[in-house]
Amino acid sequence: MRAPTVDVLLPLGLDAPYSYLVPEGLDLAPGDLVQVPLGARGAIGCVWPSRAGAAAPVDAAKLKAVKAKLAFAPLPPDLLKLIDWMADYTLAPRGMVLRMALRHGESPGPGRERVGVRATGHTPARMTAARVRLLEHLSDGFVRGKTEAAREAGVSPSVVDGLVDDGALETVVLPPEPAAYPPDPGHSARDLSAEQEAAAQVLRTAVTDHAFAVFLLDGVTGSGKTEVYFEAVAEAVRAGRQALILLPEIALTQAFLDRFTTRFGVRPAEWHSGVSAKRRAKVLNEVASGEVKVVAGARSALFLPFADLGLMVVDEEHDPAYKQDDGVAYNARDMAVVRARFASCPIVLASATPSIETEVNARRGRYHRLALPVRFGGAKVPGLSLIDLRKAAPPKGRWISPRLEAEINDTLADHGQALLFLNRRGYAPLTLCRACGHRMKCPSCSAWLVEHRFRRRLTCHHCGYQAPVPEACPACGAKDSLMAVGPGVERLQEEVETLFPDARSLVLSSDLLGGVERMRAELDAVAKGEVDVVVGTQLVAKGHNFPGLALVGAVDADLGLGQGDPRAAERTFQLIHQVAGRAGRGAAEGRGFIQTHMPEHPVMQALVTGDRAAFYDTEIAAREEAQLPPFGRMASLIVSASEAHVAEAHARRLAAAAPVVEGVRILGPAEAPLAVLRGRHRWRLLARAPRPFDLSAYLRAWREAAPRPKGNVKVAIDVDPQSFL
DNA sequence: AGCACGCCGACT
DNA sequence: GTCGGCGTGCTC
Repeated sequence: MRAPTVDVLLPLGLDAPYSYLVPEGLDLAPGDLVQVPLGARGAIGCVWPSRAGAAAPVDAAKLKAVKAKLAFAPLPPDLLKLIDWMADYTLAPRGMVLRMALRHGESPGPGRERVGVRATGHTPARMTAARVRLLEHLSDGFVRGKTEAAREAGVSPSVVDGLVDDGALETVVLPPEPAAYPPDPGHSARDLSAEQEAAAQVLRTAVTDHAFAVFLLDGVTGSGKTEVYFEAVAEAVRAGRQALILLPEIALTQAFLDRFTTRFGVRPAEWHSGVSAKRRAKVLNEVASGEVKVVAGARSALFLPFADLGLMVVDEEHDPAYKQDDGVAYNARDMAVVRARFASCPIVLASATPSIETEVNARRGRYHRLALPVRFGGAKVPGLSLIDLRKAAPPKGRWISPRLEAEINDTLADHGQALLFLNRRGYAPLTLCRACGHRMKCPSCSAWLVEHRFRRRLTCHHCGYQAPVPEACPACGAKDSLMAVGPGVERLQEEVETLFPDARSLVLSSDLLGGVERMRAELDAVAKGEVDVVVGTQLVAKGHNFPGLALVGAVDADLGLGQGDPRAAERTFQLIHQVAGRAGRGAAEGRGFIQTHMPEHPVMQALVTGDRAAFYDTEIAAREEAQLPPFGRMASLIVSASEAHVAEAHARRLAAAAPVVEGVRILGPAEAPLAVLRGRHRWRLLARAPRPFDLSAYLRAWREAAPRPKGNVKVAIDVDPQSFL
């Protein structure tokens, strides 16, 4: 008889699991995490379901035995299925997908135990003022944490230790502090409008049914989407199940946590890059045990080992932050839908401006639409007007048109706040030499260096390269000849200070000095009305509540449009709509102004008329006409190498090796939009296929038939890329 | 992903 | 002469 073996998937660039011998008496099931020997060292792996007809068994002499089963919670079956599915779909090695699910917890074991103290009733031999205070504080006989007791009594922790040694206090092992306290579904059910209640009821029923279903929760900013999906979360908690709320990272703000706390009495467990490794380990453990009921997290929370997932929510489902481009290329929104299917639970996609893909799914009836037509609580949708920059341009070197300037003045006179939106970080996107025309460029990317005047540096937004602003032109040596071209938020603020000298202004962008702390403080100051004019990048579009905001100005709404990328129109619509929605959330009536050179553009027309349906109609028709996603399928292949001709040559050989299949078109190769990135030259191929087509299988066959990348050539495959260009 | 093995340039 | 660069291949 052959010795029993298991398949173990390792979190490495391997597509297939390895086989290991199972030691006598060790009981292993799929999902279990195990320590296994690997080469000279060991590795942690996950016991994988064995698939019929898998690869030929390895040479028995090679087999090593599993070292140990780890005490960590096993990965649940729906997560194993998700990993397999994602690897097949994205063509990423299975092990690298597993890696995303294992990377989080540094040491998912139990943390340090907490020690508490309690009065024993014994009087210590020696008394001091501090000891009296501490004993007084503990005289009720209750247990308190050691540090907590010292802090509350106003004594140092050594006083506690002294009294323990004297026998006046005894130590007690406290139960570990939970990663999150259980949310109370009945804490404060808010009054819902009739529409909200109707939508909430549909979702509650779906949660109770515990079956896979996709909902598009569709409503303008302020229509109360969050309150509606909170009701579904409450229902999941009532049923004893877990809920996952995915948010674009930046939207996981205080404002969201406050709303959650208002509704459920406690904060949700948070999961994002800002959470410490230790805390993440704790959350992970308790998510696996089922103790943590609700997680609010960024896209990586998708891989948490939920014990009993009863509901998923993807808030702002259209947000491009859900797309991961490096490593395994995937869209967390789409993968969330897949996981919901495997977990047999409903999933809610929420947005005021759904992605075209989601909108099409809703129109076809594959997703169930729940529409919330009006703003909740009577707040007004801001009236939007276009400012035609061709007719009334700002003076040279300025970006605020006379009309917008006048409107801001009116707003300030009424003691209202104004927000100017410009999706460009830094001072100026381009620096050039007046004498010779030399443009300051990144040494390792095909991109201009952006001046950041606060830091007095030129930086590359693609690779992070930084250099001080030179005194003289590096090309011709002319002194003081460098000139800033174009606006960034820092430069716009300078203009605000010139135009409105009495207004208090503030720049909000992701590279604000001082990190998250400072950002929180600044947002708070804005909310309290301590700032008159906010100048911000897209960061201001997300989830913040500025009750005093009366005017929103989109300074350059055309950014990104007109370069032929069909996704740009959608993105512009979503961004401007979202930014405009910041105004008028409080008592004040909101107004929005959009500066544009193309007021007749369908995006601009859709924004001012508020005719969202018409915009989607045109966009969807255009996509269908061109057979672009979601009407056709698409993948991009980026060939990169440190030498341009090497990348190009391989891209050409790759194109030549593409299997000929009816309906599949290969476009390119052509230089990728960012032709050089971090010193690597990039060429791109696009594969387009009709809608019902197994594009992943095609790409696998292609990769099989293609020449092996030699040297430092890399081929990165992206199924469903963000860019259609 | 690590890590070892292996074959070509500049140094104690 | 050797130290060490990173290209290539392997890990059950």
